[in-house]
This record gives sequence, C-alpha cells and structure tokens, in this order.
Amino acid sequence: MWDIDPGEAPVVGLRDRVYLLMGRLPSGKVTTYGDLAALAGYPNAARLVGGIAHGGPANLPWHRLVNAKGGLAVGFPGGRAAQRQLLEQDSIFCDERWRVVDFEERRWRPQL
DNA sequence: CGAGTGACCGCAA
DNA sequence: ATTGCGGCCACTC
Repeated sequence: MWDIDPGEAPVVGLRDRVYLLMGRLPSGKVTTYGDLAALAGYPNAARLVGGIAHGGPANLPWHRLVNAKGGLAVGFPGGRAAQRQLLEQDSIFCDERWRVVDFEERRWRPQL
C-alpha cells in the first residue's frame, strides 16, 4: 500500500502521505505531528502537518494528533477542551496539564 | 513567480 | 523547571 522509501525523493505531496497515515491510525492510539512528518519523510516538517490538518478532510481523526510533549494542540478549533472531549470518546484521557495519560504507551508506532 | 503564514520542534538563556 | 526564538516544507494570496 504505501510504499514510502526513506531516501527516495517524495513522489507525492507530504499532504497525501499524512492523509494515508492518519487513515491507518487505529482508534485508541495517538501520534505526534513530528512523527507523522518524519514518517512521511520530513523530520522537520511537523509544522506542515499542523497546517495540513487545518485544511484537511474532517473524516480523519485529527483530534488524535498531539505535540511532541504529548500535550494537546493549542490552536485546535474549540481549544484544548474540545480536543480532550473528542479524545475521551476514543478512550484516551489527559491530565490537568493537557497531557495524554500514558502517552508513550499510547503513541502509535507505524511499523508496517 | 515572490512573499507570508502555519493545530510544531529543539535548543539556548 | 519555564520562556523565547529560529527553522523546516507546503499551500495560499
């Protein structure tokens, strides 16, 4: 399916890859902007993922995207509270500091 | 075609 | 531990 060869020049936009990755993100798991960017082949394009998410299709679980510290996105529409609510629907909870509980364990590891 | 912007990241005080 | 600043690639005006 998604033959992404690291080292090979990007054939499609980072955007398409992020969409594919998000589509394979299982419920109950979370991932970071940096990881998605790195998986797409751009370790420093974490910021792009944010912009892509903002204009991306709503059918994808963008609320499962968190920053590298495991915290909720500040610029999320409706604020972190809204994202927290959505995460709870996926059996994902966060503490008072807006950090995902057991973040490292819930972190989605795309290896396949 | 050039410049600005963005749901971030990592490092330096 | 927290705060501040530059940089990254893609998209829009």
